[in-house]
Amino acid sequence: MTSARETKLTDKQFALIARALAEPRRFQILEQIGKCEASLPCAAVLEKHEVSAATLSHHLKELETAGLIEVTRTGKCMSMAVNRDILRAYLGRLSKI
Amino acid sequence: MTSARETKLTDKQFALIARALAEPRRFQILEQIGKCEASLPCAAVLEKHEVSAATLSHHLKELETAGLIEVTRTGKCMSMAVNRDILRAYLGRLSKI
DNA sequence: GTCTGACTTAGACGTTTATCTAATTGTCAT
DNA sequence: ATGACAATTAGATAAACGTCTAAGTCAGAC
Repeated sequence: MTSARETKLTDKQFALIARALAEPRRFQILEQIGKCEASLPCAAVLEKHEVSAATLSHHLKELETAGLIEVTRTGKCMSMAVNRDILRAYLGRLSKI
Repeated sequence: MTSARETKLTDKQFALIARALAEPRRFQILEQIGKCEASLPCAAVLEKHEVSAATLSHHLKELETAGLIEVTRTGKCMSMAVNRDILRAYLGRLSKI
């Protein structure tokens, strides 16, 4: 939708996002996904980070559960893109402090 | 200073802030401190959160280490205020994703 | 079908974290 | 100094977390 209306986060969602961002490696992964305009394939992330596929899978799931990325699967491969609505909502809540 | 110039965060500082915000109770404490225009005394925080003084002390130190709050001590008591420069810097970095 | 390649799940291991109680430090008032 | 109060530190404990290896699933190519 990318609606103009600001997405509203529950406390639970907010906590999930905060936790997801709190792990440096996970944050780097998110940054990398964000740098790619289109969707980024998983293998490209693996190349950049010295981490096992299992660990990467774990981090991606955390990011997805938090709503920070959206995952699309085409055949064997997956691609990710940052969900900027959610990120904006997180920033919005933080900036109210 | 509350300079107009945006405060720059190192990766380490950024990680500290992210971690500090990731704990729901700690975030609530920060919100409470932020709501008070002036500085908030410690006892006022204790009243609002069902947590031991030791735990509160621990959380406040985390927030202070992250730079999110500034602590002033007058006699027995301490007061805290949100450091909005740091918060702004954190938001700034996040919004670049 | 069988193989290969991309991801996931399960289980284990060590580290970090939030929390507590108890003891300590430090400051003010008497 | 003695007592009362505010906050910190120390030490313990249980839960959560990041990471790995090994095994599993599942889609496409042959």
